[in-house]
Amino acid sequence: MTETPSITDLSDRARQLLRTLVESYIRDGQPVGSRTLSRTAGLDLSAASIRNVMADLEDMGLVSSPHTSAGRVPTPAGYRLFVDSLLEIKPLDSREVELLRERLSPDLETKVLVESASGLLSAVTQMAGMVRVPRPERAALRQIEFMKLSEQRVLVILVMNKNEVQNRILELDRDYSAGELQQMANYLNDRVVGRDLATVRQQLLREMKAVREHMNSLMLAAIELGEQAVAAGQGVDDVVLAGQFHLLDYAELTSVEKLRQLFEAFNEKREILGLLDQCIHAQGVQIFIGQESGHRILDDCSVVTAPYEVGGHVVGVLGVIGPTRMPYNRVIPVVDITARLLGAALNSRD
Amino acid sequence: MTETPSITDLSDRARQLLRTLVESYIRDGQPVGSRTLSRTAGLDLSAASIRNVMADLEDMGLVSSPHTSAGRVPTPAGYRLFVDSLLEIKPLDSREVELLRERLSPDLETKVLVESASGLLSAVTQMAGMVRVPRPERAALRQIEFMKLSEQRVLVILVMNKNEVQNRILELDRDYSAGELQQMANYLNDRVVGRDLATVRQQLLREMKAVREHMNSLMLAAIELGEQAVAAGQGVDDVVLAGQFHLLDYAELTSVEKLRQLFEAFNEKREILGLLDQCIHAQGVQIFIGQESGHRILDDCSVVTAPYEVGGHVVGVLGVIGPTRMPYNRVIPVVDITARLLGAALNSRD
DNA sequence: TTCTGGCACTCTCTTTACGAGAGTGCCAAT
DNA sequence: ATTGGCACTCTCGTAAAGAGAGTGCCAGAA
Repeated sequence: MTETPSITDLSDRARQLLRTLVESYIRDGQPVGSRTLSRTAGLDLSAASIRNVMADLEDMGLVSSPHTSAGRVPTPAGYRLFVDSLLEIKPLDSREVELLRERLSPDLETKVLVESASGLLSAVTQMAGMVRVPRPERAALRQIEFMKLSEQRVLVILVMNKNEVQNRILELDRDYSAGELQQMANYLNDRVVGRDLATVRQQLLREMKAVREHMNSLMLAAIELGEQAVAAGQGVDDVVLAGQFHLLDYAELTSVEKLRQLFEAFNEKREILGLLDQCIHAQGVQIFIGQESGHRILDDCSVVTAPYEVGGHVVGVLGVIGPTRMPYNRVIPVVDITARLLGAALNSRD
Repeated sequence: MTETPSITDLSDRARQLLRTLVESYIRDGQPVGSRTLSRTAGLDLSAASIRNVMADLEDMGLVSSPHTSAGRVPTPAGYRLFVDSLLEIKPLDSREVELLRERLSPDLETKVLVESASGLLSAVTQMAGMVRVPRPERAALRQIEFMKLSEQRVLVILVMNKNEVQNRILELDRDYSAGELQQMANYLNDRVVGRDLATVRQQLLREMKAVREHMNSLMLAAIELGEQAVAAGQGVDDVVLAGQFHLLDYAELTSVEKLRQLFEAFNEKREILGLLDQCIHAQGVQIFIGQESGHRILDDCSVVTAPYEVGGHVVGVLGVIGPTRMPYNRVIPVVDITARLLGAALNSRD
């Protein structure tokens, strides 16, 4: 009963059988017996020989029987080994890639783009899709404007790129005239445009401290205002989900209580957000099988995620949630490509 | 077997029994037998007498037996009669009302307000809440500004009321300078501010036709631009749902296929939108029992809705979806109050 | 006339039993 | 090392039987 068996612990035969078993179970959802394996594994072995190997695999904790006389089912460790070492990823049909690319056009607004991505993940995989919305800090600021709403209330308009506008309302401590606001905007536009929000904020904070005495009061106010503008509204901590209902289709998730908790988690989004955030620093596709995600609610689920990048920086994560018994060889490339396409779409606009 | 029995067709005794039966069934979800009714209805009748009455009610199509030897269950017609004539609505605890009022503060943005309302409906009733977002046409326009994004691309900023800002991006046929845009905004602000979007649009269309020759070209352009600005983005055809997962708790919705369809409908939102739109012209709380909504998906559900008003005009609808066997006496006042409070919150801001 | 107790009947639900089917583990033979 | 054979175990579907709940109807009481 090795704790974490490695692929090198397995004979070729055992590998082949494990692979066939997992594939078969993923396809049919039925425990796989020695007889079936003897027919389908392409090894020309009798059922009896296969039973010997299966006993070994069971000792290693890679498969288990639901009961004495059912076939074998992969354990989480079995899935893990399968995914890490045995899985043959089937590249996506180029028609499918094209379809995804079409639906993730750079012309779309960020919000629409993110919703598209989530919907596509769900539709293509028939499971639940999720997209962590991109961190706006990375988007380059193109223009900043102030608009007076009433005494001491100012609307800030941040134009981030071709299709992206953010509004924030600030309550000020004193009244500024429209002209003053215009001057302040001009001043800020001169020095912050083209940088991302995080950088802008740092720069403004620096300037505020460093050269406080050299400036006239309006310029100082401008910097303070600008700082407030980019500081506020960081709360875009959100995740866009789609197609949760697909999970109703999977028999292993039939326990009403489990399902309820799962849907409740989708609704709260907090748990999902935590899950995605913990993937944001990983590179490439990441896979959590069963409990690996550390979230009890997802015990019978697997999660496949991939971060997406804009300008070489990771700005978000996307992925799917489905039953542990999911077609990894298809889901993985879908998640991978979707992350690339979403990144590309967000990137290729001014 | 009268087709649509009226309350006048029933003896006092029958009414009392029907009421008790429906209440009992709503509470326990179990078919109600004559013995139980004899004990609980407070009529001091033997089970046998009650059986006679039940036979009559069954003939009238108000109750039915799942099988020969179960108790009786209300039919949709039975629920209808109950809701229309027998239901005693329990006014909400003033503490509860206060809680709702707190969470629906006029200070909140429209979006937050609507999400709160939906969440509250769901949380308080333990069913699915829904809110048709308010028609923006009714909100008074306070200010309109144009901002040049690039050649021939202009950002329109519509300030609707204290906490409400809308952005729209327009693609123009020719280039305008920032100065021109400012002039146009000034011109429009002078003549449209304080009216709602629908009125503004009509007014602009009228002016455009009527006085085309009397204006200089910039003013004409301003009107055209304004018209485009208020015309675009009508697509706020949306509904905010919450707490769908609560429906997993109801045994009568256990059929996975039904449930799946229901969740799919929630996801698509189209069906729900249609349902809400058909209630928008009704006054006060409206109740659809089972198939009455005309949407097959909701066969085993009831829907309770109420429109909400701003400035004396209905601007949206909200409600809940739950099993037909729902506690109407509680749900109805909750929906009613929530509609009033949401309307009040939207109304009482400048 | 209205109500009630009694009784036969019906239907569901649970338990039990049992055989078919599928799969295992082990062993002896190849 | 591999295989066929065999006894064993477990699930699943079906059938049978009994308990429980409730009905419908009738004859007698109020």
